[in-house]
Amino acid sequence: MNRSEQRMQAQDKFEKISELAKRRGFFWPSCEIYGGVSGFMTFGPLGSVLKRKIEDKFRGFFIRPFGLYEIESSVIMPGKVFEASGHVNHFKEPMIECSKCKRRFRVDHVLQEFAGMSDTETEKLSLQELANEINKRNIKCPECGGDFGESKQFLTMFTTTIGPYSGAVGYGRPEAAQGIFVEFKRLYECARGKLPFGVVQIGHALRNEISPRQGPIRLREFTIIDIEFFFDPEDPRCPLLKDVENESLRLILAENKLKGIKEPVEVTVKEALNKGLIKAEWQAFFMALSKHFLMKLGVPEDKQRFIEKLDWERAHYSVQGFDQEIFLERWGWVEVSGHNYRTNYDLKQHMEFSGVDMRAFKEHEKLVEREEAVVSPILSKIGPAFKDTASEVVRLISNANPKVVKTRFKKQGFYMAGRFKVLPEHVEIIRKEVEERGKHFIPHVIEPSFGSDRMVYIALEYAYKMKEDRVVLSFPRELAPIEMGVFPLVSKDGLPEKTKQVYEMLIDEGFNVDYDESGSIGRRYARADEVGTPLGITIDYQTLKDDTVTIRDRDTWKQVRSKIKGLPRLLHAFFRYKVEFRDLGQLIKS
RNA sequence: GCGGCCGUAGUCUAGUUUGGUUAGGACAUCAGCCUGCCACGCUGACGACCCGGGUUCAAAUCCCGGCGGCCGCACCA
Repeated sequence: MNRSEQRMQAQDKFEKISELAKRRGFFWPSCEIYGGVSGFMTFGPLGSVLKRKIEDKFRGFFIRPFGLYEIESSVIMPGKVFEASGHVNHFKEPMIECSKCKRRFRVDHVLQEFAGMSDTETEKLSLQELANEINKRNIKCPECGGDFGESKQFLTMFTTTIGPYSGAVGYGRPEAAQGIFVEFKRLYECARGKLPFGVVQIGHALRNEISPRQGPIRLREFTIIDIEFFFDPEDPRCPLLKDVENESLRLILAENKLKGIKEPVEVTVKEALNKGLIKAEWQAFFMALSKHFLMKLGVPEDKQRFIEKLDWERAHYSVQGFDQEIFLERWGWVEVSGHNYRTNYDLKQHMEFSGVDMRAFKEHEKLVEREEAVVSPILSKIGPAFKDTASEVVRLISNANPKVVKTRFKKQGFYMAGRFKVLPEHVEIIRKEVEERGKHFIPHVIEPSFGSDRMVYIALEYAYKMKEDRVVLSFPRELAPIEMGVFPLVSKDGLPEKTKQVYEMLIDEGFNVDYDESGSIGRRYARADEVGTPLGITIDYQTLKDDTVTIRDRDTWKQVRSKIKGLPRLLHAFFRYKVEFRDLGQLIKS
């Protein structure tokens, strides 16, 4: 497309928003003075406030009402963490390049497609083995028929070394989740040993994407919001479900996706669970909450859907996954959150790799008493028989299964404890009363995970309106970076001085206020509309007489007149949705 | 990563084909005047050829490389 053709095409919403975002300071590509670097964004003065307000709204929506814990762990973590989590193995792509046309392919995908190998088969093979398979089967480039060159591993985690001299590998976390799992032991203590509980992290994550595009939608460094919700798999019920059970969800199920059905089915949360469409109650609960949250950001229900991940699309840790998708004008359906049932995968892995027991404990309702057979070593016999290895023998015997020991004695007259031959005279098998107060288990995890930067873009796109040829960002009022503008009607006759008094008072009340006396009053309103400032407070000649001001509504451009004295109380109520615009004063007839 | 197109003030753009004066305009911003409620007007100011190399007397313009953007392919666990 050449330039004039590009010009012919009307700007789409993404371009309009990008332009506005740059011009008014919401966000822009980072490091522009050095030519920019793809996949990194800087949030400007307005954008960082908007983002923080969205995240604070998230806190008020997901964290506070349910007593979830918010923590902040490090972005860089030792290699071990991601070996255990499976990311080192899964977060990379084996690539192979055609030596003729230079196109690149995923080696495993090529083998799956042209050698009929399955996902699980290719997963087991090393890079070298994958390359060997390509050679052995004489697979050529599917595009041009050329020969494949060498294959290379592309790790999509950012790698570094920790400390100046050590070779210790560290990775930038590709998700905040692992920072929660590795701290589970302490968090479980914070929860005073009770399940269920959830932990949230809002922080940066790094993914070295091959080719990020789409502005703030796909970044190499981004803000992720991960909730890890821990529960007892034997008690998977969600007591809060009744609050959301009649919410409807638009689901695109995996089975329908396979059949090529693109229309979502609309079911209530209750139906989805009863029909087994969603496996875990907590997952359904968080999905309903997420839908609601996005509505609060300005996205109507019919612009949202949940799409179930197919087996091979799911991450290595997930047994069921839904992506919450939002319709965006430029790209169609875009993922804003992922909802995965991670089971006990992560805790189990970290237990295995660290050797630390991270199981939860639950007491039985009643004390369980039962008799149990135990193998008890007779020390006076073992000592003389095994001398200096006796203590090792004792350890081995104590851990032995009494049933096995018994049958071995019966069948062969001895029992091999490791390399030691234990005779019946060395031990006695006794019955012992044991009291079982409870049991240990690894909790299961439901993970809702949100892209914070995407939510900023989504909020902008859904707020973007045109009114009489000018741009109005109709943010939900509590998201607006600037809450109100205060303007002197004209910049003379003492009006600016009076306006500054009102400004100081509102700042002191904790509002985000913008003072503007440049240009005409109409221009100031327009400037304010363009960044979504919900209210415009204008000081005019009448103010000097009776201490009243006009308040203008961003969306309707209607005005009311109100006493300065009562403003703080009214405005606080307004931003907490306790009163509406018309309640702020006497309507001015225009 | 590959291929195609592209890169000029804060933003949008003219100029690039055919190298040549002080790189032009609009909007925005700032200052002053004006201004009694929706981007008013007047005057002025600030402000740009993505980076590096090459060709040439001379490069925004031509060539090479890099970086960045858009589209398509691939990728987005």
